[in-house]
Amino acid sequence: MADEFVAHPLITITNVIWSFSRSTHQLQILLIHRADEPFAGYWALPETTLRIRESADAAAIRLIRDKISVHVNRGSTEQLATFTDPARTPGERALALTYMTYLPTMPKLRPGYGATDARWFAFEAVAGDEQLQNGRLTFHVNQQAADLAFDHARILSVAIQRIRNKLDYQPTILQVLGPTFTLKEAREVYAPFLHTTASAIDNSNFKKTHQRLFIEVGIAHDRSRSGRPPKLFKLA
Amino acid sequence: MADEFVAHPLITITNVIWSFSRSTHQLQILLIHRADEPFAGYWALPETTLRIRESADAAAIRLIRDKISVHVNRGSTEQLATFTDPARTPGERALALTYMTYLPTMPKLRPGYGATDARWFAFEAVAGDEQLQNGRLTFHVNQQAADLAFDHARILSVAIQRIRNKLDYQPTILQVLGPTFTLKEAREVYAPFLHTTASAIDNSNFKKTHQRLFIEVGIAHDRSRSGRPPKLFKLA
DNA sequence: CCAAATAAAAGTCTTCCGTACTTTTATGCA
DNA sequence: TGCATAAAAGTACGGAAGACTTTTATTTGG
Repeated sequence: MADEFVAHPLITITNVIWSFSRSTHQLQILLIHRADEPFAGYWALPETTLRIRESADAAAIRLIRDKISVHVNRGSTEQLATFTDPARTPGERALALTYMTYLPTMPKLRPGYGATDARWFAFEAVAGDEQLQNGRLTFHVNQQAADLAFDHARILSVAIQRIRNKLDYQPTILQVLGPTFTLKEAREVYAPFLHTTASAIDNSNFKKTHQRLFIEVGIAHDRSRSGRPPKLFKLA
Repeated sequence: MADEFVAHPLITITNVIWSFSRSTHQLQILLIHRADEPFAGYWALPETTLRIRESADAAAIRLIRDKISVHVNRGSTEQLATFTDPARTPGERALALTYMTYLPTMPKLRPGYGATDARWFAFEAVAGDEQLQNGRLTFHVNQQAADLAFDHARILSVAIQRIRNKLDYQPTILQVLGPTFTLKEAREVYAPFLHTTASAIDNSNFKKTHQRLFIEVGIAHDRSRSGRPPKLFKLA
């Protein structure tokens, strides 16, 4: 095979970064408003470029450190899939090695290199995932419908499916809740993937079906709300 | 970021190719005996190199066409994972984009370019998967213990886990049985992943728990063995 | 200080599913 | 014809999932 036919493409690391707002009780996704071509002015998943002598996992972690100044450990990042369509980028060919990251906090964002804006979007607001199925997602920014850059709507769709599939045996998405969480909070994370609301999921049954995945670690004392204080759990 | 730090690695397409022997009733894996360095003389998963203007999926299919002269459709090939450790190859850096392919027949093999031998190995003989867990697999060729090239033991381990996870909701591995199959044959495919034998899986219960995945298409008439003729199923 | 409101845990009951086991059916072969 | 074989079909039990009810622990307000 002649060497000139061999691809040596650019390797893009694309990270679907999840978080959770304890004020709005909603799952969040991080999107970047692109400054540069291609897709300047579009919202996109945060990306970086793989460096020599760097594993893709390390690059995904570096991406988070550079863009939002948060250091995450390896357990919070997992590989999603690799997208290789030669037509997925307009200019130089680039493979997208995609990852998912679960942040236990929701840090303030400052747009980094190559971005005019960086924002947390409520997952439920972004994703009517019937739209995501066909790879095109229109979501709303300031009442304006918008598309995602590149094939990022498709990537997001794969991400959502992956999380949904793992909900019943490896709910890594719950890492967005930090080291401990209540069952209510867990249901708030589960709900959008099940096309329902947290209050529509029976707490008692939820505990019975999922407690093998959790370890009880105490009771939440600090809350100034009425009602019986909830128990705290961590991931098993 | 200075351009000289950006990786433009070689893209290796590695394919875990599964098949099924209707004479020995055993699941099979295709391995290549490498002719060239690195890892000359080692057994390895079949590989090729991604070409320009070619998707990785297409490359995985081309690999099968070139190495064993079998044309497979897209549905029989699925992405597994991407391996990016800079130390996974001794010379030039290469990312491994791995795929799985399920062949409905078990074609005769002729070693192709870069191979001194190509063989089907019975999966049960190859994989004591406790060994696979740690990424090192020693299997036996003519009573000789052998290692796999590169990180291929690790790749095989991930492949096995993936198949096992999907056994109860998307048993794509059953494609090795061709368009139609009996429940006995399905159990023969399932058995090694469940650390048991086909006869130890109760046929009646297997049908009840898995029939939502199958569609009944008729009865096998042509067999010259005693006993009630089995029904034929296809994947739903 | 006590009752109402609230929120979550804990418990109940029914249905359904997985599993071990048994029976029936359909074939080949002596 | 009947015996062996192999698979389908059926039975019965235990336990999990889900709808619903009761209890417990807290805040709020009179």
